Amino acid sequence: MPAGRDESVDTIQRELTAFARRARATAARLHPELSLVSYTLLAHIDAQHGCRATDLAAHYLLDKSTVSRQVATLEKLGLVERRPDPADHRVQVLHPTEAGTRVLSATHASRRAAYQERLADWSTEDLDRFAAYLLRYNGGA
Amino acid sequence: MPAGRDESVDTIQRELTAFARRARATAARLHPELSLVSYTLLAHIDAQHGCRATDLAAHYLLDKSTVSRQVATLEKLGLVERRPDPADHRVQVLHPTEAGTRVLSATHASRRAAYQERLADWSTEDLDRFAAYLLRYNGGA
DNA sequence: TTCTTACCGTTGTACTATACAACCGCCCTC
DNA sequence: GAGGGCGGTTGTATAGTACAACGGTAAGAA
Repeated sequence: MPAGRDESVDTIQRELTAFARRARATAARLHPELSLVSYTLLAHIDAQHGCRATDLAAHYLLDKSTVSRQVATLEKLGLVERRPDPADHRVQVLHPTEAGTRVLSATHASRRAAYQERLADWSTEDLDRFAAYLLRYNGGA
Repeated sequence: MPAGRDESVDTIQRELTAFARRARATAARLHPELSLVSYTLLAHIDAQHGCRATDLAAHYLLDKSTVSRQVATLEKLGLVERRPDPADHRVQVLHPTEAGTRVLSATHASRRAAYQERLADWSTEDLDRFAAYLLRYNGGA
């Protein structure tokens, strides 16, 4: 039963939004030790093998002051460290500490387990296509 | 190029999370007059043709106190009204006011336009499948 | 070279969203 | 009619965020 184009777009809009509204609470339940915000920032720093605060702000559409404070918190928790950029003294390159890497991988594991379970009865083909659609939607491809 | 099962699950997890982290800012840019929070609550009230605060809390995994304050704000803005439930005097049934309906449809229109544009080059079949996957993921079907 | 403009990050301030706990009042069952 | 459960509000505390003003560095123009 294929739906009309407009109907599909509305569904996409509605379901993505509903997901977004629940994400914070879901994350809090999944891994109380690392908030959704901290998790995403730390994960991005890790995935990029070091990045600048400005990059985080651009990626997540956040104000630089917000990122500055978040990074300060992560540093206070001992999860990231700042390294001066010898090529540009304005810049601090952020890297996960050893503890940061550890916490991140634990968090990632619990998230992954939750997603695995939730998607347990999906076929491999459906998972593959769903992932591709999300990538396409987010403009990552 | 089909990806492995684990890889797909990781992609889904990552992309959904990235979307969620940007949703607030996107909404603020799209319709500054109605925050993402107010929009989702009002939309749910409207879609259900009236609902209780408890239903909103359950749907969005929010504390009832949070919903209580949000509803109070919406009421102060003249966007929702509370109607006593004759069958149960504990309950207040929430309904959009005429102004609420107006604001909601304006907001919905700008969101819809943004999504339409973003999804403009998707085939109807892809939209239909993506919508179906999201519904399935969110457990709505 | 100096001047100007742009960029990176921090800090002051304010506001919104949220949770948890304690409470009030109504409902229902025994 | 007493006790436990549910719907909702209020007190309190905290996190996340934005905007604006600032200090310091970089890079190109005059």
